[in-house]
Amino acid sequence: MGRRKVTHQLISDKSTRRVTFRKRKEGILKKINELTILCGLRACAIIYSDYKDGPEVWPNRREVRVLLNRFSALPKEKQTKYMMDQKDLMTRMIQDAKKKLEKEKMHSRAMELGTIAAFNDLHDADHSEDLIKAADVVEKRINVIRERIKALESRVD
Amino acid sequence: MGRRKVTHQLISDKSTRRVTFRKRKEGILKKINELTILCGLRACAIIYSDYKDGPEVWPNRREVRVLLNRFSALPKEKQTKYMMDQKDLMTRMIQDAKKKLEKEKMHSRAMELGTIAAFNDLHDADHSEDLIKAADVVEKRINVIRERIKALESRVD
DNA sequence: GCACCTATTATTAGAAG
DNA sequence: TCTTCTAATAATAGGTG
Repeated sequence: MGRRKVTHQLISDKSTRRVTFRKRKEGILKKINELTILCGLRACAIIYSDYKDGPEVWPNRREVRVLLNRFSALPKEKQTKYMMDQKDLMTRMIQDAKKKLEKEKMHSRAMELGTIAAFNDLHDADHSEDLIKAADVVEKRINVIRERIKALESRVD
Repeated sequence: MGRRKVTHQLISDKSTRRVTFRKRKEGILKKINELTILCGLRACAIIYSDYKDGPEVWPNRREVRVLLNRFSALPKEKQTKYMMDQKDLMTRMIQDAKKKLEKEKMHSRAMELGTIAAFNDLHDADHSEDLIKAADVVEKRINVIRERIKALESRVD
């Protein structure tokens, strides 16, 4: 949401990465803060980075301790019951990407172009890493397809 | 960032609040996920709400446990050293609001209108609750001022 | 209550000082 | 490296089915 779209992988340039960290960390904390106010609930966040020699916690140590103690005190089943796993999130993001693709009526045309092979076999990718890679592939595919369709549409025949 | 600006206070309508919770929670988790990927670091989040009978954690129980254990194992000074306190965040947000106001050249005119009295004495508000209220006041003031200026400018004399 | 839509606001990537 | 600016993308409030 800046000057250009950002690909979801480690930012290679060190100083760019540091700047992005500071900006986005602030954005996230602001959003968590808003969530707690708008919805009247409790939340905390812990962020480890190489930029500090200790974790950054939000909103403050007391709140973090209270919520962590409550978490530790819960029976195991409840701790695992409402887990928003990274895998779930990635799966959902991939589904969203697929849906978007379909909505824009690119799916059938893209199929004709033979660019969608990578969509198959996603069910078998069970590890987060694979899903991240898959999501990246999906994003790249979408861009490729967008360009091809644009090219096709510019030909007036 | 939706159809209208949202005021930063508890959403009174229960079902609206629930919907907002779902939407924003998802947005925050997505952003935390991106931060970890873009910047190559570790993070976790714990959210308590009335909508579930246990906390929702991200990205998964194992990661939460690892980070919490690391946190607990740290000496106390390191735990408190890099705290992004809610007070800090609110203070910053208030400063931003002030700056924005100044940038739009509303400050001097607003002063003339006598609407900025609430800006004083913020230094003395030391508790988070007070700061939240103060921020809210700032926002409201800005809106009031906007409207008054608009009204002034529409008068062609 | 959820899934989808889109007008609108909010966040932020990159540039500049 | 931090702040400020702003073009551009991303999140989301309210609406509909």
